[in-house]
Amino acid sequence: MPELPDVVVYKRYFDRTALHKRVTGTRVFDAYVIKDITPRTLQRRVRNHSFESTQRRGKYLFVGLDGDGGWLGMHFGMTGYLEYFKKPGDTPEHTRVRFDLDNGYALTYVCLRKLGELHIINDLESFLEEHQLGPDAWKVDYETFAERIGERRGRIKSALMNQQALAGLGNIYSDEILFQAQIHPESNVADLDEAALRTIFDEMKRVIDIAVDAKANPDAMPRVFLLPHRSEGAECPRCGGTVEKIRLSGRTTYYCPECQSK
DNA sequence: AGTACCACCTGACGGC
DNA sequence: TGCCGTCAGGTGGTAC
Repeated sequence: MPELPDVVVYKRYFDRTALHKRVTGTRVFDAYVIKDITPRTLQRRVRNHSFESTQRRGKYLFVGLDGDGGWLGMHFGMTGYLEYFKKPGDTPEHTRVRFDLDNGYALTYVCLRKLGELHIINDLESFLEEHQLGPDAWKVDYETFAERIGERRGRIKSALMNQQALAGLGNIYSDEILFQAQIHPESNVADLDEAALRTIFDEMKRVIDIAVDAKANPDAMPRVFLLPHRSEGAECPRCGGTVEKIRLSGRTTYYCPECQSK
């Protein structure tokens, strides 16, 4: 699930649970998700540090460690999330890393498919540079958006999903934004006029606002959203027509051929 | 530069 | 019941 709105929800969850707690120890259940470091290094870098601050960029959550501790970077892949619970208690299934905290609670990084990653980051700026992460889709202003997206070649959905161009949008929210903007996902960016680009920008902001308010839960979203109707042959919530499924740059794409023109 | 395709990983689901 | 192919909202590398 983790696209931008989900990570906003995770950040808020983190902020009201583990933030300002001190880590007394870490336990790595599966080192696959920590990639560049060993469990030992993770322990050394995090233990006795407090989680001092958080910030988000696109689908990444960064947790500042106190002192000169640097950052703990979290990416959630397709199936990652956080869970905070009082110990002793059952560590959730598919927990990959657990942070034990000085208040008797623990924060776990859970990730079924292990496509997410945890990083220890010394310099956040260099990390962002390395990954060439674009500006955050929720915070970006129109001028920057028009520059980053409007001047690309290729198709609009691919552009929106490109994390270097703009950080935070994934498969389903790109579909949702284009559905709300009534623009065909295969449209060439070059063929979109200023008004269309502006509409996409406005809908992007509106969709993210609404998704965040709904805590990224599809069942809590407005009935006119495409999100709960992501299946072939489903009824379009706007015109009652039929939702179609196509493949676009390797991802399953849903749209309404009636509502969304090229 | 953009795109298609593959890989990574695990589990759920439908068809036989 | 069991096996198998397919699919899933992530990214990154390859070859064209």
